[in-house]
Amino acid sequence: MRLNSQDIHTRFRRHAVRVTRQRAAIYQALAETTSHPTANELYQTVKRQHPMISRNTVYYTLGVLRQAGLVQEVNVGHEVARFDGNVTVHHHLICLGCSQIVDVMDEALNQLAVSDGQARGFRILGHRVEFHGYCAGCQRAKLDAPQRSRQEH
Amino acid sequence: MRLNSQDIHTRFRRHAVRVTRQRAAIYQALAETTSHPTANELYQTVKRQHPMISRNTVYYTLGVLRQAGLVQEVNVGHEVARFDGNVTVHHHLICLGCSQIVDVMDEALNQLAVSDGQARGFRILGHRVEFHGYCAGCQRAKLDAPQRSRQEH
DNA sequence: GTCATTGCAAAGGATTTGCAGTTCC
DNA sequence: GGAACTGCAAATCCTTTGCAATGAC
Repeated sequence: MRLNSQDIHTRFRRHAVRVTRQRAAIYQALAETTSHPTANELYQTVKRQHPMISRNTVYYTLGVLRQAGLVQEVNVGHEVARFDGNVTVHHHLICLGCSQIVDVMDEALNQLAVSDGQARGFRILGHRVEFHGYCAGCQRAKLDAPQRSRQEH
Repeated sequence: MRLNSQDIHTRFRRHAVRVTRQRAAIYQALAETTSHPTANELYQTVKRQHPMISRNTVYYTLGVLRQAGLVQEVNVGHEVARFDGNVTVHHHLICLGCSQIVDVMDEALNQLAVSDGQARGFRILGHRVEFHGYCAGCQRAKLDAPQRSRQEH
């Protein structure tokens, strides 16, 4: 989603986040994609507009935005952290072939609960569902080269 | 679950894993606990029996056991890798206070599926559900010291 | 005997920390 | 003006890699 700087300013203020050019650029980059980029990918993107920006600022900013609730962190296995500008409740499809992450918006999944018998006294605040499989492209690739072994974790 | 060395031997052979004392000790340590230890915790535990063992061996072995399907890796956010000797299909409760991980065995959760409309051509092989909340102990601790701010990720 | 496994040391990679200078409010 | 943010460099932590010696089958 394309945001103008006014939108960003308003959002940041509403979440009590100080506005700086670097932050706006990082948030903008995240809002414009659905690809769940890593901190480093965001750094590379933002560097085109702000050649002087440091990785540290990207990490620091992502931390600030996350705590403010403007950004979500998505973790797949132990790969590097990936970020999501979509902060509505949703879940993910993860491709075991190419590691792409696709958003799943499904009200039924949002309603999941643990049975009392299994809850062990926990007070549950939220949950997260990941589906693992192969995307259309990787299924085709597998048919073309079915002999290659694959490591799934 | 307590396993004798005969059990371990049999299991390893069935999964085509070479038997060594170190491997047996690592697997034993994992089978005996439900606490989802990290590689380093396993290293510390096993070192009591095998003072000469190296961290590398623990990592390498966990990789071998994982690929053989004898061990599962559980990832919570970006914390370090944690391992689970329970390889049946199940899900997890995660405490945001003390980071403990508790197994959830629930047939309904095992049956989840993505609606066709959301599947985007993926062929789904499995899924994983994490519930996030506070365990009984951490709920009490929060009542005792409610002023302390908490960072949740 | 052969090849996988082990242990040691060093490298790698993502993220965090310390700190001085700068910027936002 | 003061606190928060930025950029740079160095540190930290988990995990992987290279390699020679050892051990399983």
